[in-house]
Amino acid sequence: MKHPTIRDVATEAGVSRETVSRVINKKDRVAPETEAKVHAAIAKLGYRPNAIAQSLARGRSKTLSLISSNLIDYTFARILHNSEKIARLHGYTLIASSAPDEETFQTLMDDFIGSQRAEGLMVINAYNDNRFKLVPKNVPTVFVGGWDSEKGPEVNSVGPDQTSIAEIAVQHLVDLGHRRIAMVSGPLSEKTAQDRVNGFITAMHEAGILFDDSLVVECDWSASSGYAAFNQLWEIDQSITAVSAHNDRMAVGVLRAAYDNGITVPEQLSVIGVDDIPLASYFAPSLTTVRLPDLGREAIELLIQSIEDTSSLPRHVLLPGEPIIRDSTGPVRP
Amino acid sequence: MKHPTIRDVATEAGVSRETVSRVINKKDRVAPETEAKVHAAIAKLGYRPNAIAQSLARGRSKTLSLISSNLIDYTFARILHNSEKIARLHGYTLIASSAPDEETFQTLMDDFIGSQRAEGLMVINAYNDNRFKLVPKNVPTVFVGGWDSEKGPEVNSVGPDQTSIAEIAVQHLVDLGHRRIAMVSGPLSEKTAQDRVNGFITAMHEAGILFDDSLVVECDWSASSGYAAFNQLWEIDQSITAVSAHNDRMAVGVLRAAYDNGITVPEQLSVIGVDDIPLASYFAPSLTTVRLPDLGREAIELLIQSIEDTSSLPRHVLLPGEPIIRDSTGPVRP
DNA sequence: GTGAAAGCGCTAACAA
DNA sequence: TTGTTAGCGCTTTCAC
Repeated sequence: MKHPTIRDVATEAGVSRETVSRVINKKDRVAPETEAKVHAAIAKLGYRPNAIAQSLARGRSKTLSLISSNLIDYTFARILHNSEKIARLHGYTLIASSAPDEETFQTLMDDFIGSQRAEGLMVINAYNDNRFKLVPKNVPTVFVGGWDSEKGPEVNSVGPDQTSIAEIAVQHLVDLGHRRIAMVSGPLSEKTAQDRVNGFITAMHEAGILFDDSLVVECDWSASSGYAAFNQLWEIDQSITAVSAHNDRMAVGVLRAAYDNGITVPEQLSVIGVDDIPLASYFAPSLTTVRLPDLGREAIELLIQSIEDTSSLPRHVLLPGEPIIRDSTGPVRP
Repeated sequence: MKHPTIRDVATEAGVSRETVSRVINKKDRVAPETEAKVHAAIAKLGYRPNAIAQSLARGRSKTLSLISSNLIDYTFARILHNSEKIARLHGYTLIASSAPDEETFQTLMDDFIGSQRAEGLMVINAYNDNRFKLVPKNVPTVFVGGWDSEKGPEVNSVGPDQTSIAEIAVQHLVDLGHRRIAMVSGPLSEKTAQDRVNGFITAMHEAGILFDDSLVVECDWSASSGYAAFNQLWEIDQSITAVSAHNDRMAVGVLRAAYDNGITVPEQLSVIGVDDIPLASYFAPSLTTVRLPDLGREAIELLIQSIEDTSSLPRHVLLPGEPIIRDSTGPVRP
């Protein structure tokens, strides 16, 4: 036969199937002999419980759904990788899907949450569009990568502490003597980009630096947009001595644009990024950056907690960044 | 009530639940009025079928399991991203997990295949260790990234055509006049690395180049290993004019090592990689490489086919690479 | 300590 | 066209 069922095991062992169930689930006490017989039967038949039947009978799928705009970008892939590992440790299965837009997001949510296949939801960058609005109230959820206290539903969230990141970057540049610092930001329609820009503005104010609006260029997180941004900046104002790019991809674009303009880094220009992408140390020059924390572990644990302890209140966790000093930043020239 | 069931809908609509089932599954014909009533009831109650109950009743989970050593590396993440999208298009759910070693792999397989949660299995780089041996005979499977006709079970496979990749790279270098070409390979214990090395040796032979064993350095795919490899090569033999690294990460390491040795690329040394990783064009100089094909789509389609058409025979698909010429390769100096 | 009975929510013959 | 009757494989009271 294809797959032996619990009945087959029961017959083989000469007990009832409930006893087999007990042995499998190790809950109630079973007589040692009986247990041995059952184990023998299980081994003989190569029996494995049918997970779907278990889920149905228990009313628990022990499954979580992760939805991200894509699963390729390093930051997202890292969250997925870590979450999946931790979820498994807790006996949960994580299903990851990509939803580039709100419509796909809605469909996926219906498919996983509406159909009760998943007990909880992890949404990455829910505030980049308006997908946070689509999440039903009573579903255990964690938002990863940002949370908007004014607009969002009251659910768990974990994200990088943008203030800490900004302070680290600004402090590093200021320590090197920089004052004219340009900012290359992500799309300001995205919460993450806004938060990061605000963090930087605040950090600059606190460092006593007069902040110049015209030194912020809005990009789209891509290297090519960073490249274009620097060219644009340089045309307007050649007094800048440092560029703070709000992710590493754009920073790399800036690096290349500087090179193409005959500007040496870090002698004439310092460049700092955010993320610490793989190979960051292999660009020329190697990229100084603010490494982002691992958000996956914390996120999955919050989510599981809010599933298993329904009385637990939503929490908002901000994890700090970490400075990674390499060769793309240096003291400002006299 | 929390989640309305098909019974609730039936009661609300004043029909039997089987009729509701028919409406949902659009199989049998249902009287238009009845259908309208049922739809009204569904809308009113906000009913969504319970996917787990459906799976159990149908005996089909419509779920696939993907197992990779990790989910972060670009090549793996790309396969996952594309597979997931295509799987969804076909009405399947893809569950991705990471298994760094054979033991974890075994556990995961038990968990998904043994428990009948997944109907098929996609294994990435099954030949890097011996996990291909652990896959049971009768499970629909596709191996992605390499297949060993001598050792492996007879299942579907899709991988890059290493011969094509090698030919593209070698041809490009030969066209530029290179003859002393070094190879920086992955661990030769891995099938992928072996295949790639063999492909290169063959391609060189065919191009009439005398191949020198001492010019192959075995690395571990990492940038730092590529860096070390070039230093080692250069110490032994300064007559080489080109390095063919068997992935981009190592190529980037070579680039950096060349720079640190005061060797200019491409004037004194040409470097070519394999993969076309993101930002490949932002290294200094931008990296010439052989772009790998998208393996995900083909893999998932083979897998689904072998599930739905049990009479279909295993197929082995090799997808060609594509040359991406950038600035790290140039004509050999006279 | 063990078994009987009921049911998780849905689908799938077979009748009507 | 619709309803009836059985399950899918497992868990879970509740008696014994």
